[in-house]
Amino acid sequence: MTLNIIKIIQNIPKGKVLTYGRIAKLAGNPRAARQVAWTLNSSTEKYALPWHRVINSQGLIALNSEEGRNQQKFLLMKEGIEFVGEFEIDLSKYLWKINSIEEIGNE
DNA sequence: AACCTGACTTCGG
DNA sequence: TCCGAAGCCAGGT
Repeated sequence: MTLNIIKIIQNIPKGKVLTYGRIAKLAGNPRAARQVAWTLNSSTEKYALPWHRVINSQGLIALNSEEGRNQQKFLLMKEGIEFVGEFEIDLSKYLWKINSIEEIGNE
């Protein structure tokens, strides 16, 4: 479960993003969005996860601290993602299109 | 060891 | 539509 979450995040392509809900759904539990957030906190360093490619369902950066938000925005812009608001991006453009975790299996 | 908390979402009223 | 409550689960208190 947790490993699925990590696996998914690790495979998000550069320049694309995924929402907590999507990840949770792909990992098996549509309601485990919170766990996704928690996993990012605890495993980002261990697995070198591209944490900045994970945002909330509204296309907004979900961090609490302002420094964190700026950091994430900076990293995303560096990958070519444009912001439509201060901390908002167009999901229809940048959301990673993946239907199931099976699509990652060929790793 | 029980209880609280969190980078969230979804569901029911 | 909008708001409160539940669901998920591991680490910290």
